[in-house]
Amino acid sequence: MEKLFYDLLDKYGYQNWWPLTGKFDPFEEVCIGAVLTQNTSWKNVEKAIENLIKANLTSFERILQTDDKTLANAIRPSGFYNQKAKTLKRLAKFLLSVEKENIKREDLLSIKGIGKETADTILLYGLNKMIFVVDAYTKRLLHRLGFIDSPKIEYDTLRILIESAVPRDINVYKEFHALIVKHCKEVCKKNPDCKKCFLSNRCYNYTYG
DNA sequence: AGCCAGGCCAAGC
DNA sequence: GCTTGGCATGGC
Repeated sequence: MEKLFYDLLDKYGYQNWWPLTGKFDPFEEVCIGAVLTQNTSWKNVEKAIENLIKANLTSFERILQTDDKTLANAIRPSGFYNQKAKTLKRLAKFLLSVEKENIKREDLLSIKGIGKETADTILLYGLNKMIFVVDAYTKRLLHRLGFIDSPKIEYDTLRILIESAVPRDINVYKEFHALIVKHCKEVCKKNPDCKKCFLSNRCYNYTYG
């Protein structure tokens, strides 16, 4: 697992996540992006974020001042916009009510619309907590490479497995997740481009042609 | 023109 | 407990 991280790093270089526009407070932008990207391509999230900027909705405070319909309309390109608008408001309300150093994973998970991946994204990229972010890409890649038996592995089981298998370094956690996303978006897609994959010689999933 | 995307929740077995 | 359906747009 550690070797996989270094191989991906050699191949793609540092990703320097989380992607930010600079038009928001960095912590708030991580939180907003984390919600908007739920089961949604980052391209669509970028459109939604541009709309938020145009609509002057670039802070939790402004988001809370805005009615659900206006907010939902702005984030429309990210899909599931009615749910996400409500989730953003619930999240913004909570986060404005606590000090950052007191934010706990269980608090985030108690917010409707915030699940494990979104909570962990906020903790890792927003708050520099030592928590690895598992996503569908992670399960797919590690399954294909034979690190796990099934892509249906339980979220926290895989998270803990990875956390204990790579160096306990915040930047390793951040980069490893970002590199997995990079590799899976470009190569290890649902229909994988095994021909152009530098890992195919050690991949259980390798499909010829 | 389908299929897919950096999930999550509630309901059904 | 595990599976399924709903939520929705836009890119490739």
